[in-house]
Amino acid sequence: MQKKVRIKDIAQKAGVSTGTVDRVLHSRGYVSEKAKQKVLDTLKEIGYERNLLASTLAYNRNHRIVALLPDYHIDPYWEQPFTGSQQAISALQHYGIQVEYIHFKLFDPEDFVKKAEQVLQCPPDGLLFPPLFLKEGKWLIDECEKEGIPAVIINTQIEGANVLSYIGQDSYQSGILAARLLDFALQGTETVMVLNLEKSITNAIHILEKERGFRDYFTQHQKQDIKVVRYDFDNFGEKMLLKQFIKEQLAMQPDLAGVFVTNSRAYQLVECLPADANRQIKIVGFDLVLPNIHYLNAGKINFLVNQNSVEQGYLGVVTLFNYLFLKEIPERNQYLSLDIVVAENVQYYLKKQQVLHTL
Amino acid sequence: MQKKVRIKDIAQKAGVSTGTVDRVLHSRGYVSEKAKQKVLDTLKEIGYERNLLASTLAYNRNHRIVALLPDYHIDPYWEQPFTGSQQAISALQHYGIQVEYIHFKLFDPEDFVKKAEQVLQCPPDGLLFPPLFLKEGKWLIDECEKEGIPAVIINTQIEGANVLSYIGQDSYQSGILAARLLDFALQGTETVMVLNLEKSITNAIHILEKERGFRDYFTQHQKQDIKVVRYDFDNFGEKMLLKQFIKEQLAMQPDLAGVFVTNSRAYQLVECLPADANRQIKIVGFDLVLPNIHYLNAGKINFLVNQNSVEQGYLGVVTLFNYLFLKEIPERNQYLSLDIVVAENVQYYLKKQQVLHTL
DNA sequence: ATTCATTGTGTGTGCGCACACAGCATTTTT
DNA sequence: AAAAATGCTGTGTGCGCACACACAATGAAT
Repeated sequence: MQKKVRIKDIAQKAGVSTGTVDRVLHSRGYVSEKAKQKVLDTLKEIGYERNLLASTLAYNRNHRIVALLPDYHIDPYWEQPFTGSQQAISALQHYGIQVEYIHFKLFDPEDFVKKAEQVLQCPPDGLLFPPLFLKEGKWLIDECEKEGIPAVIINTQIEGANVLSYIGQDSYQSGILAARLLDFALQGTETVMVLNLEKSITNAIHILEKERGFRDYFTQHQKQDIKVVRYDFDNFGEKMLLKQFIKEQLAMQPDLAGVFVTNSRAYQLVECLPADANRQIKIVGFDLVLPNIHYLNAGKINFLVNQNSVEQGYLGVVTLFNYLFLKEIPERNQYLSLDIVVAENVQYYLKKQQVLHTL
Repeated sequence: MQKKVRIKDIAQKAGVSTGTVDRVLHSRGYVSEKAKQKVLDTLKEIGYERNLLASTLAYNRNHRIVALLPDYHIDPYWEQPFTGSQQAISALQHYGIQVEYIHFKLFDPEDFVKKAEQVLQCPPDGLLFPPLFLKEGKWLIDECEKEGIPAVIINTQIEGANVLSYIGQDSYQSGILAARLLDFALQGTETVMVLNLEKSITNAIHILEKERGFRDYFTQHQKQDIKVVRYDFDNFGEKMLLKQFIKEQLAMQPDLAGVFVTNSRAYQLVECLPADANRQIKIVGFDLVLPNIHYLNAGKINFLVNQNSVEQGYLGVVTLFNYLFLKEIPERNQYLSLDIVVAENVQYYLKKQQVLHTL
């Protein structure tokens, strides 16, 4: 059992005072070249490692992080990053980190900008948000850079954006995976559909990337006989309209064998599918939101890809903490795992969402 | 930004000294009923929460945990819990927790007992081990109970054993999942094999549980036409013998469509399969050890079920820490998720094994 | 009344670190 | 030459807590 090396030990061994060691460690200056060398030598010799607890205690500082997230009353999906960030807080609160939430209206770029400006009025030490709207997202990233606020973006990746880190899925790869999963159920010569239940697709790169991966899978595996069609429908809030829309598509694609719903709204498709159609049509969707899980267990959704949105919130806060506190530069892109969820293993992922990290 | 409540604040508000508050908080006695009530009231009123950092610093205690694990030079699988525990240490070292490793020979119950006795000679504050051998495992659990050493078992669940917690997979459920995965590739009326490449099966309940789950899946889904056969082979170290054995089985089961390898040795099956047979035979195995991953990417293994053995080590240490340090009673069974791993998502799980938890 | 155990209470110290400040030795300026 | 500025160094204090200790106050026993 080797005792921990303290600043005091270093000082003693180097024949200087603790103050001098401290000045060397923090590069505060006011140290003679000779003393500095002695300290650095002994540091190398017996390998000091600072006590994070004592250090934190003595620093006695608070870091304020703002999480700018969509209001999760509109879409249950957004409760997950929120939950994750909360879990991170409970693990980090002792270290003097506090998170403030500001919610904006989903599908409403103007509200996003309004809330963002509100944040910028009183600049936090770190900012966490999903750049759902391409233009407005880029704007906020630029603003953060100007103000020197470290920003972490989640959910939607923006190539070339100068942020501290992106945390989320690799959209392209998730499209490939979705194709792989549908492929399990295909016979060889059918039609599959990419269904975007989303508003203003062209502004949402991550959705387009999913489609690209999905198509590439079939190309790369020489499955040219599989026909891939794509449909966008943005008025998914109106159940009757969606029902009507799906009915039309089914008529147009008689040998439709599978549907890839590119976001967490696979349950809406299920609810609007004619009762007799569900048996033949395989469905792959995203995310463990409650209605999806329900249909997964009922056998109406075949696969869900879990993009770990809870962990996005968690890691987002932890990343900012590590940066602000330990001065640790995170990886530029932190891709979270794409879990394949079926009825036989869904229980574990649900549990994880509640517990996640014990520490 | 609400300031943190300190003991001092409580003391002031209650009109007593910090010492008295301290005595109340730790139930040390020597406090008059009147003072105690005053303190408890103010505690309730302004909600004190102890500062974990300062508390840890002041306690100035060390907890010694021993991890009794199989030597991972014999089987690469056991490197994973080891890695996990290491990650936990690096996150917890500041809190004064130290882990000592003792390795025993896999497949050697006597060596296990020998090393266990060595551990008991100098009882640690917590013990972590996989009870691979039923009899000897139970013995060690009893010894720990006698000595009052909190024990956490991983990998192999022992029903009714009086330990702090079990961390690992739900073996039965993993058998069900394996069956589900093979079923994706089956046509309807074939033979599937449960292959145990393991020594002394009867002593390894978790392997038997996997088989039970596997069989139950086909029963529950009315797939009576699927024939399930089981073979045990314990001399898997000898490649020639295994090759011979497999050749015989293939001859006996001409319409064999899938094999479920119940542990991390699926790669050994692949290496001993005749070159022409691999195309028709689907393989489901366990664990992300390197040779398995290689064959997964090469398309020779169809699915791997990841039982998060890295996380077993991690959670094992964290659980003991939480218990020793925060006096937190863990759940009796902590089942880790069963991840479905295919070539299209394997990369993420590999990465996780290296990074795991940032904090 | 004096001793003594017993119950209660406040103060003081240290955990390891960050940082302020005072003190001394040089050098630079007037 | 004296005064001021500067470079370098050690000591001291506080972060919030746990725990040791000294010191009342109270009552019981001598």
